[in-house]
Amino acid sequence: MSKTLYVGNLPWSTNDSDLADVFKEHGSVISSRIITDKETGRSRGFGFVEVDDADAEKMVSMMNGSDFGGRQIVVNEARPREQ
DNA sequence: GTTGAGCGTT
Repeated sequence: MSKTLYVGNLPWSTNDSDLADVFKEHGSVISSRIITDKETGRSRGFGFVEVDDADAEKMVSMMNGSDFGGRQIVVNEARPREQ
């Protein structure tokens, strides 16, 4: 199983690979995606990481507020896409 | 060549 994590307050230069690398150090990353602006293609400063269900809680508590690229990132369980 | 609260794409 997997859970999706919301990751905010990311540096503009962060890409999905950077995001995956950091989260891989604390659990099993299934996939990662940085949300980019449809028109400019630039990062919106946040993204999502799909991780193993068993590691999700740990990764949130460990990664939330941690330093990434000079910024303290925000990590929470993502909301359902239906909203 | 910019910005800084928020929750996405087949």
